[in-house]
Amino acid sequence: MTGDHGHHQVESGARLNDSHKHKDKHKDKEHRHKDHKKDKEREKSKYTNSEHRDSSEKKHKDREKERVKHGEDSAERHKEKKREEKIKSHSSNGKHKREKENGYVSHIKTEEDNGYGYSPKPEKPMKRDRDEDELEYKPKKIKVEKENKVKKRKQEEEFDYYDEDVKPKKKSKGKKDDSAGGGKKKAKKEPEEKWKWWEEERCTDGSKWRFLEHKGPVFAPPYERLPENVRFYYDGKVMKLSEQAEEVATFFAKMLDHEYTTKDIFRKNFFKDWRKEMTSEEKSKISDLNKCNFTEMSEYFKAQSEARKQMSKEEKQKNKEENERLVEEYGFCLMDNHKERIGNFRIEPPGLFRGRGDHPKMGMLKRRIRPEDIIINCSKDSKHPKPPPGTKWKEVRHDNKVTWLASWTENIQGSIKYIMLNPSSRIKGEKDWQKYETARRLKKCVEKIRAQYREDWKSKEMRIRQRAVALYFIDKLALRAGNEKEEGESADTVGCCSLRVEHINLHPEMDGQEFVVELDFLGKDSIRYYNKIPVEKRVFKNLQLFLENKQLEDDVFDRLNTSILNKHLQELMDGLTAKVFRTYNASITLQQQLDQLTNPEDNLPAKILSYNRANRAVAILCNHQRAPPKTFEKSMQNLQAKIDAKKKQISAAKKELKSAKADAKAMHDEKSKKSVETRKKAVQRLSEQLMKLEVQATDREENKQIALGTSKLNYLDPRISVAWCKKWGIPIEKIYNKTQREKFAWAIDMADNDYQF
DNA sequence: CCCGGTACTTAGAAGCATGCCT
DNA sequence: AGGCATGCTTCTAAGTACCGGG
Repeated sequence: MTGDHGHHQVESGARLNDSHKHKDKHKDKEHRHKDHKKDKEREKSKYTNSEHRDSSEKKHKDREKERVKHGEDSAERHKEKKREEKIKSHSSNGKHKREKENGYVSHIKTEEDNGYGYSPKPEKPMKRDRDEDELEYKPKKIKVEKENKVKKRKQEEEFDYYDEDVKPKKKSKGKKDDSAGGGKKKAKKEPEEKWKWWEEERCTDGSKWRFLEHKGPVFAPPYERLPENVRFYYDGKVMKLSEQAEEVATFFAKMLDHEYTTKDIFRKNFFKDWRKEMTSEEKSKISDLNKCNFTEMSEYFKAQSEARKQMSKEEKQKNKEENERLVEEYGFCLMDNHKERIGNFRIEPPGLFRGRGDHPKMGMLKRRIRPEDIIINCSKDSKHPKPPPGTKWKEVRHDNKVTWLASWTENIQGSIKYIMLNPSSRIKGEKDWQKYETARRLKKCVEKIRAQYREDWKSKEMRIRQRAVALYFIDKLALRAGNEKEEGESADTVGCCSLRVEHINLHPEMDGQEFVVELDFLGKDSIRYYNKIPVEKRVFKNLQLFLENKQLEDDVFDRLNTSILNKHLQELMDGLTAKVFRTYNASITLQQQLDQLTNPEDNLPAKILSYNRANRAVAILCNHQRAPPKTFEKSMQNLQAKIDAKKKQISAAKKELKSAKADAKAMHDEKSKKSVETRKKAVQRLSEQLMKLEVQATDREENKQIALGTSKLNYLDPRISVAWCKKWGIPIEKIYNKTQREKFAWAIDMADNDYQF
């Protein structure tokens, strides 16, 4: 995005000439005008473009509308300015938190470009998983699990389920969680075997449950005032704050070490909201955040957390037990006869909003949620949760078409937050399973769909070409769909359908490759996506066409949005949406990479390295990044030191071996022969240890800024991993930790070693 | 269609516990 | 025994998708 000065200047010019309100309109008009010219030109060529013009007119009208709605021209101008700045500085000054220039991205993504990126292997006749067809998308039949039985049992258990049913609380977590060996003793550990919901019929009438009972959410503890000796200073003088103002001040004080608090927007938003909490006296006194001194508070909290760490074992144990009691009481619900773990039964405490990236609302006060804000969802015939004494719920409803137990509306974005079940629950697991089944159905028709969109690149209709090129990106690059977002409500991020001209650069030739598309934009969570992709000529030409006569801030796909795209996809395959491509491509990549990278001769650590590499290929495809751990360099050095030490040991051991051999040769006696053998073994053992360390170092280095967790948890069909483990005799614990094994229990139980995605 | 509203998945970072090393 | 690196858990923001009503 560097060096498009032409556009930039035009834009500035427009602003200068048109200093007030109508600036944008003006620009849009001009733009449309250009479009029109362009249309004429194009008519000469084989495209039909009237549609294009209409639609771009429409989109622009919408922008106008929005501007009118927002009223504030100044706000708009501010935004324009922001964009300009961004354009200027894009890629050149630390705008992006994390630049990722590791050759990885382009390497993996561009290798062997047959137009798809993933040379699909010739599929051998797929062995069908036994469940494959059981889980068709939206089956129409209504099946209900043994209903009467359910009802009966429910009545019986209604009031004592907390002590019975599945899941003991004991979970004495027998030291280091069974990590190594597969089979360990099961003393009285597993008396009630786990419920295998995946062996039961699914209810398909659209209801999510038949019975639901829970105790409601846990509220944030009330605010406790600071001790007298912890003071706040304004303009150098001690000032006693009212309880409300003090609470909000502590939120800020707790974040003082964070760079957030140095940001202008953060400070501005915070101060504005803080003032709302002040008494009128305070308000009149405290007018400048820069004169506020929170250091005593900050020190106090630091000391507190230090003290918490220093607590004695017994105290810690007490806290832990206290917490477990809370989990036991509020952390579970009863859903259709089964005790299920709740994911987040604690209400989010008040605090300062921390958005990600350049968030316009960072620093705003997230208000405290009270029972009066909470909507409870449960069965009519269940024991309803009680609100805390002296309070009321906002509402109690009985909607079994949804899965949540409680909800409230958050005050920053006005969005709804939910309390829902844990990933190990039936309701989440079924959905997850279904997601992978949909992706597997895509596998069966993906070639057809690819052929189709390639054909569509030639369409005479602009909207179809745009749709086809966008779909190509989504398929080949695993981009997200890119819903529209409301401007100014959140950080400026995009996905495929919302890509703007400023995010894309076309290079007819680059680094010896033809038709290179350079993508550079901030995606979800403001994570930068940067990639140079050689594409087919036709795609390239289409992109040139889409960009023609547009401004930097215009949409690349001005005739497309996610709903149009998904409607189209729905016609190609039942249940197909843009995000299915991500799941599909992630899972198929894992499977292919595992096939390719696993060397049967390898030992366990090497096989696991191969797994991690396969996982990494997926994470790179999906652009799952992380901030390099703060301790990364150091930990790398430590590891290197270990390796060096090991090498020394080995050379020493080798020397000993040599001299032992010499002895043996000279002496010819049994004892010296034995000594040679022991020494040989020692060398061997050390070499193995060295290899293990080296493998570890490689793995860690390659993982520096790649996050494997997200793909593992959300994109990779767990059955692929389970099958791989079974095939190579790898303990599943090496791949999935306890939480993950709980989430993927269904897959671990059902996948055989020959499972094919 | 568009738009606001809703439900649910996906995401990285912060916070925390554990276990290893010295 | 204490300090700290590590991996796991928790937290909650930020996406996708879809619906229903004008």
